[in-house]
Amino acid sequence: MARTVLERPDAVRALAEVFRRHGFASASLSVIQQESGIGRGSLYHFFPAGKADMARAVLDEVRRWFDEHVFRVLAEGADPAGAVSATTRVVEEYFRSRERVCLFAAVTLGAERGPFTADVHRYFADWVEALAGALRRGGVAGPTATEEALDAVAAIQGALVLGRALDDDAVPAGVLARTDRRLQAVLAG
Amino acid sequence: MARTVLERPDAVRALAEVFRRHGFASASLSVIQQESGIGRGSLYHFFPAGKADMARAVLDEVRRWFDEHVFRVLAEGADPAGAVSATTRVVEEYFRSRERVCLFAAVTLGAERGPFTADVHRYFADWVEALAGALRRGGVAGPTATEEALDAVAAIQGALVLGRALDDDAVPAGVLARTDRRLQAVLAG
DNA sequence: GTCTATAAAGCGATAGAC
DNA sequence: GTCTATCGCTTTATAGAC
Repeated sequence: MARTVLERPDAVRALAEVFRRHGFASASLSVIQQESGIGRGSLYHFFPAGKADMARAVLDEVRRWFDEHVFRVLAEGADPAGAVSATTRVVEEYFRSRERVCLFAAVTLGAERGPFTADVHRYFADWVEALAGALRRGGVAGPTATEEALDAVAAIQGALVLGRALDDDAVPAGVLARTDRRLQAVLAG
Repeated sequence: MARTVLERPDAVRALAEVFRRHGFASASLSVIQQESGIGRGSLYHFFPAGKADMARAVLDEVRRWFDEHVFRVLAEGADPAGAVSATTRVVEEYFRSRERVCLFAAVTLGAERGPFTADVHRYFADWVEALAGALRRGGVAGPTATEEALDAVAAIQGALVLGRALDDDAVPAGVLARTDRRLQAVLAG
């Protein structure tokens, strides 16, 4: 049997899936090895510091994705209303195809909090600020923009919780659609 | 030194605190023993099936609290608008004094999902239905009531995520205050 | 009902061959 | 770069004295 030679990005993607299914603490190395199909040797070759290293790599990857597909779009779009709609849609798609789990939210619970506190803070603060910025550029007053952005990001995160709890993709889809509608209404003044 | 003789409810309360701080998977028996101040012998005396038993007891206790202070109030209040405001306020207080952690939401992540799927589903479904019912009794149309209830519960859960991530109690307080305001507006027609 | 000691299993991490 | 065997430690759970 031809043995597979791996690239690190492939490993990170596989690890992300495992962590989303099991959470960080419950994903033991045996579980990671089995479900990712990556042997122990390769795992420690790519992530010399072990499990913490893997978690860090996965969170970095998620962060990069949001930078590119959400935060930057919100910050740069010439059309704020369009950017808000587009990012809401793409975020819904993202989480639907990823077990409805936000790993940055997951890491606010349990023992892994410590090492990642700053990253988690930055992720959510940047998200809220990017969205608030788009609203302001769309003519929304500063304080209102911040409140609406906080409410929208909270709605998205809460939608994921409800989607998992009720095991129903329609719930997050609905909450996100209404969140977009609400933001559009705010933008329309 | 006089040794302390424990009642089971005290143990459950102490365990809840530990689980909120560490999450279920990361709360090892040594951690539980140390932080709860309850010895291994007592722990296994009260919870013969071990850690799973402890988690179950804690979730049952949370469930009972919400039944009494939230679901029943929403279902019985002669004044729906007042019941909605009162429960929103009491929920904010509840989570503020409990590390901003909803253990039912925590259990939608990681390996503990399995044994509690049905309980988690029931908890959130009952919450949404109790709130939707109050809205309907306040004159809100059925489909709108359900949507608004879903959005409100999602907002609350998301607010907890943001509160932990940003380490700022003002965020959940603000989100919940605006959630109540919005529900009152819906009720006012 | 509480304590301590300990068993059995699983953990993360490492070594060394290939 | 990947594999397997293994180390040392921690885990959950139990036993038995008090």
